[in-house]
Amino acid sequence: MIEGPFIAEIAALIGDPARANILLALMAGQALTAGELAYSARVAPQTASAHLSKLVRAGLLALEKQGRHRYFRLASPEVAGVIESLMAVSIDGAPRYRPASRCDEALRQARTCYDHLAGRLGVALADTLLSRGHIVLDDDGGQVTNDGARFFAQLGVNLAGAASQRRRFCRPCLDWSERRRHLGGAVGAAIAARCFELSWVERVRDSRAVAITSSGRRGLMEVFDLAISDDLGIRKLPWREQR
Amino acid sequence: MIEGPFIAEIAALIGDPARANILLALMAGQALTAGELAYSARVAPQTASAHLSKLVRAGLLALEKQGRHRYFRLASPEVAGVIESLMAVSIDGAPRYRPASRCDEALRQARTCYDHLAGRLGVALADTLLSRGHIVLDDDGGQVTNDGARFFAQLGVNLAGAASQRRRFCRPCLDWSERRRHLGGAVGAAIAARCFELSWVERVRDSRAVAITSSGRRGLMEVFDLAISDDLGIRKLPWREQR
DNA sequence: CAAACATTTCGGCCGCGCCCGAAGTGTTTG
DNA sequence: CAAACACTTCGGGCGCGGCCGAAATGTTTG
Repeated sequence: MIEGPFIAEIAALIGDPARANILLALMAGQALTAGELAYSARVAPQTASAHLSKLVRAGLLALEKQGRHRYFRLASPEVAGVIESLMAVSIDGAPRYRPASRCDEALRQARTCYDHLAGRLGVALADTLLSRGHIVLDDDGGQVTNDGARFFAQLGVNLAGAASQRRRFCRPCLDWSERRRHLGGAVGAAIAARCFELSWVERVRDSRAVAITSSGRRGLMEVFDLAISDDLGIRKLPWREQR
Repeated sequence: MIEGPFIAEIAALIGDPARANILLALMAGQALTAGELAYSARVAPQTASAHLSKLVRAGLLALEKQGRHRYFRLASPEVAGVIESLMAVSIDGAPRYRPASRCDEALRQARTCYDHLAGRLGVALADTLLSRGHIVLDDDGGQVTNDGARFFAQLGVNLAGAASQRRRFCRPCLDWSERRRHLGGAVGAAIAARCFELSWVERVRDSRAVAITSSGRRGLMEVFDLAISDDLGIRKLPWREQR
């Protein structure tokens, strides 16, 4: 058995709680400094430093030095894929006690999943796009329809840029909190990027959660028919005139 | 950070060499007994027993008792997906010394990847299907063409059964040894099943490798234009008459 | 150049968890 | 019913690896 030790090595790296927290923090898609990651992982800076050097050496993280800071990010989408698949099995695999917290609730509402939007917001966006026929999703992946391409162009989503990447273009991604699909892949990333650009959503410090701004509420209402209510629910409005 | 400990728990389970070997052995898709798994993992039966009970409790393995034997298999395709994504990063992530062995060579030639064929054989099959236009693969997944459906029907591959499963129908799967794509998903599994049914390939004991039988050589030659040579190479013959 | 800050290196403590020998439970065979 | 077999449970040895205090390295600021 030649491969066992190899995957065990990688899995063991992810298998430490502190390192798992570091990797999850980086699932937000941004590069973070060693100090920030130490804080996320709730360990002392020296401890985080040791973890980080292991993760870099193993090729899970990429390192960029900038002055007296050292920025870390996930080394590749493949690494994000491992974390994602681990989340999938750790959810349905073991139903267990988990106290609901405010932070938890914020993550459930809207968060980034590596580089695209997830949570109730991500699922609602995908639902709208599906029901309007802008995208089609099957078990194997998905496609943007011609209608959808026009819609995205009008919204300012850079589909051409997304298409030129080597990564998967359009991909359904299972949402651990909603247990429903949202939109991942290069298209999902492009949509998320455009939402940040428009300031519809903003990152929340020290978290993968994102906050929906007031202009975001307006925009999501107008463009996606989504009503974001104060009790953190998101629901789709009845079908209106095609715009 | 709520999810860290959960994924860490799963990853730590996979992160032990003995358990990783057990999981990889089960990637062959068959259920195996505790004893066989102890042998695969190169640990004493008591040790394997402890590992197995942990893996079952965590929901990674499913257990079926049968007389004085206890059969274990991967609990779900999601679990296989984790292992697969780990293989992907442990390959390109860390180029390292690995002595080439005979067993290694057999795996590179032809093996099962959970429930479909991989290795040079898997890649060659996918190549032929692609070049003939029986399937199309893009980054997001793939489709069986009408032509392909007819071809599979004639070969006796149970496409209807494959389509009715909830799992992904057609999926490109990165081959760690060839570093090229082969065919996974329900279609890949159906093809592999048919190859076993026809006795074109046979499982090799205590390994994920599969052996190509002499009737397999004839069949693969006639149906897929593949020439399997003694030095373990597989190459596609020049295009011939469509049959 | 000194002080503040970010990060790493060193050293030692401590505990978790892997491992196997021995013994126990349950099942099939003669 | 005893013997062989598959597997598990128990108990103790032992090493790896995470953790943090202290100190070193490197970088920016005044």
